Order: sequence, then C-alpha cells, then structure tokens
Amino acid sequence: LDSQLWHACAGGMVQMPPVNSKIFYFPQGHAEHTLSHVSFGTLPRIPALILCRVAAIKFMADTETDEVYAAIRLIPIGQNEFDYNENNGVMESNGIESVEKSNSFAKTLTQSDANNGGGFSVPRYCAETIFPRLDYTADPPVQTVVARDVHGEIWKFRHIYRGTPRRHLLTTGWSTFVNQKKLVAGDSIVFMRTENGDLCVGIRRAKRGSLGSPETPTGWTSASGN
Amino acid sequence: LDSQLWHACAGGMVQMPPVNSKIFYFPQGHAEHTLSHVSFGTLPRIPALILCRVAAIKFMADTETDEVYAAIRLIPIGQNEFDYNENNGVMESNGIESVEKSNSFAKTLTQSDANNGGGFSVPRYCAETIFPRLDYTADPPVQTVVARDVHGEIWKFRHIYRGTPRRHLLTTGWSTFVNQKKLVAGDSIVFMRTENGDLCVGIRRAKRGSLGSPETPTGWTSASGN
DNA sequence: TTGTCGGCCGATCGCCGACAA
DNA sequence: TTGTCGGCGATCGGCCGACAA
Repeated sequence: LDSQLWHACAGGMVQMPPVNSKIFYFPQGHAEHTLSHVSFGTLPRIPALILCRVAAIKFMADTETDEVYAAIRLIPIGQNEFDYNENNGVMESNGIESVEKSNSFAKTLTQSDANNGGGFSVPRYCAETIFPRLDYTADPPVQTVVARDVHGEIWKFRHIYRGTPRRHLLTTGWSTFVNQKKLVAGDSIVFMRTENGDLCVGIRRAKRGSLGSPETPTGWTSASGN
Repeated sequence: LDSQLWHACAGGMVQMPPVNSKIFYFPQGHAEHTLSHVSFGTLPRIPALILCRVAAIKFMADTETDEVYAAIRLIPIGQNEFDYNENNGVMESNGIESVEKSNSFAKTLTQSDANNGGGFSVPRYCAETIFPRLDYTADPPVQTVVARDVHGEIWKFRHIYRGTPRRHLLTTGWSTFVNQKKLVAGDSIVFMRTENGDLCVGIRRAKRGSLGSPETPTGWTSASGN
C-alpha cells in the first residue's frame, strides 16, 4: 500500500516514526487499544514503557473495511536503565517525520451523500485541485473520474458540473461505491492525487457506537486513560 | 435441529445408525470425503476399518449454506480381532432405522423458479398434502404460507392458485428467499410439515463443479472409490 | 458554496395468463 | 400438470434544478 495514500487515509493526526528511530513502547496503551480484554495479571511485572528501535513498518489496509493500520516491528534496546534527561536519540515530537505535503482532500459524508437517493456533492476545492481538470466549455461540463482504492481496485465516477447555482457532483458510479464500501453518513471519503497524476480514493470510517463506551478494564492501575 | 427436518433435507439416501449401535468406521473413506488433502503417509499403519460404538449423534446445519451434516461420536471397541462371520451386533443394512415416514416434499428448482423473474411453481402434490389447506371458494384462492428453516428463521410466502389452467404458485416472498439463500436452478427446496402441523423449509444444494472432478489422492492404495 | 428536497423519467421487479411440452 | 414466455403495472433508483442555510 502506497505510504502517501495510507497517510491521507489515516489523517494528519497520525504520525509514524522513521525506521531505525528510537521510540518508547507502551504495553498498557497497546493493550487498551485492542478492543478485546487483555489481562497482565498473571504475567511477571512488565515495565510501563520499553525503549525500542523501529526495525520495520508495513503500511496495511483491512481487506474488508479498507481501514488502514500499520505493522511496526520493534526491537527492545537498553536493557532497563537509561537517563531520561540525556537525549540519547529517543524520538522527540519535533523529530517526527512530518506528513508529506501531498495533494489530498477529505470530506465527511452528509446524509444526502450517503442516501441511496443518488450522488455526492464535491466541494469546489476538491474538484479543482484534486480531480482532473474539467472542460468548462462543454455544456454541461462532464467527465469520468477514475480512482484506485487501497487494494488497487478501480472505481469510476461520473463527474458533472451543473445546477443553479453551479456545483460539482459525482453521479453515476457513486451509489455503487457507497454500497460496496458500506458507507454511511458520518464516514469520510479521501481523494488524493499522486505525483504522477493518478487519482486515489480511500475511506475513513466514523467511530461506531461501541467505541468510546465504558472502557474495558485492563487489570492495570492506570492514572490516565488512553 | 429437528431430526425430521434434518432427514428431509438430507434425503432418503442418507441413513443414520441409532445411538449405541455398532458400526465400522472407515478412516480412508472419511478422509476422501473431506475436500482437503489428507495424507496418512507418515502415520503408523491404520486399519482399513475400525469397529466402533455410536456414542452420540448431533444433527447440524451449516450456518451459512443451510447444508445439513452430522457430528457422530464414535468409541472404538474390540481391540482388533473379531469374527466377521459371527454377527456380534454389528449393524446390518436391514437393521438401520428406516427414515421416518414424515410428510415432506422436495423439488429441484427450474430455471423459471430460480429466475428473479418471480415465483415458484408448486407441484400439486406438495400444495395439497404439505401446505395448509387452501380455501378454494375464494377468487382467487390465496393464503400466506409461513415456514421455519433449519435455523428457526421464519419465512412467509404468498401462495396463490390461479392461471389457466389452474396451478399453485408462490409469489411474494419467494424471490427474497431465493436471494437470501443464494439458490440457483438445480438446487432443491424441501417442504415438510411436522406432526403438530407446523411447516418447515429446507434446501439441498446441487453438486457444484469442483466436486466430482479429479479425485484428490489420499496416499492409500484404494481398491474401490468412495 | 453546498445540504436537502420534490419532481420525474427510465429500469427493474415481479405478478399475470397464454401456450405448449 | 407445470415449465417458459411476453406483457405490463408498480416500485425504486438515481439524475435533475429549486431553494435556502
């Protein structure tokens, strides 16, 4: 999976450390992010944070939901003691590789976008900076937009500029996409154009109800939440 | 799963030994019926047939395909030697519990039945002996037939007697059933009425292409096939 | 600029009897 | 008796501009 598209789908809040950088691994935090219950109760005492080296990162996308995630291989270093004050190469936030300034745009689907009643309202900025240039001399201006998703699958959308006042819309092809991807209002869609001009499409699902509900206890005495 | 409905779906060719009866278990035959390759090569020599007692039988149906199967618990008896001539209680074919004479009917779906174009032609025998009695004084005679499938799920069909010449048909509700169960022409449908008058519906899928194709070798030197 | 609505047109679904095997 | 077909009416999907936030 292309790292640019991965970052576009993950969003700007998600930053990944470079390979070979040093990071702290938080076993408790990791456990809390799994929805299943993980108990450390019977295991020998585990340190709250473990200094590691990032050995490899694989950018992945769930086969069914298209949701992106990363497989990060960590190798523990420095057996247990080290000086917190001395900066011995541990990642600082300002050291994190900034998200590449790629040409991408995300929109949260409105009720009208997700309704099977038809199409998708394309924000002007997205249509003008991400989509292929439209021939406005035609009446109406219309083209077929082709985009590749995280699996490499091709999707085609009819892109038209019409209505009074004029606005950009995706019509034919859109409802098929919504149904196949099982999108609902509140989910987001991401359009991105790569350096060589190809268009990509990704999705970002809204947090569902079960998440954010009562936390599953981990068996740890935790001061702060996530 | 009700044993009557199970037998109706399995068909008359399938006979099950009673619990506590003695049977021969054929490891090779069992292996050949699994579609995956099973190799006995590295294992110690396994006898071709093993005398067993039937400890329990569970009548099951696949959650997705509705196809019926049985889980049979076998306990080996008589360490290895016994007299083939002396009938020491081993099942004979005439000893197999005969299929209960239940009120069931099976029909293989025609192209017209499976087409999304509409309904299902109910053979007269099925409509008159399995379905609830229809009020022929109405014009047209019509009723709603309610049937329970192997999972206990309820299905409703509009049963009408119409056309020239008159025939029994299932209309409304039928295409939903076909789509949900993913039925195609060649699959069979089974209707059965229980002793207390309830109606049940099961399906029997046609052999798909992959089955019956070149056999998967088992590593045994087998004289006869299945 | 863009979210929602009602109108409307065409495609599909599915119920029907006619016919023939 | 029942499988297949063409007809046709109802429903639904989906494209449209109007309008207002």
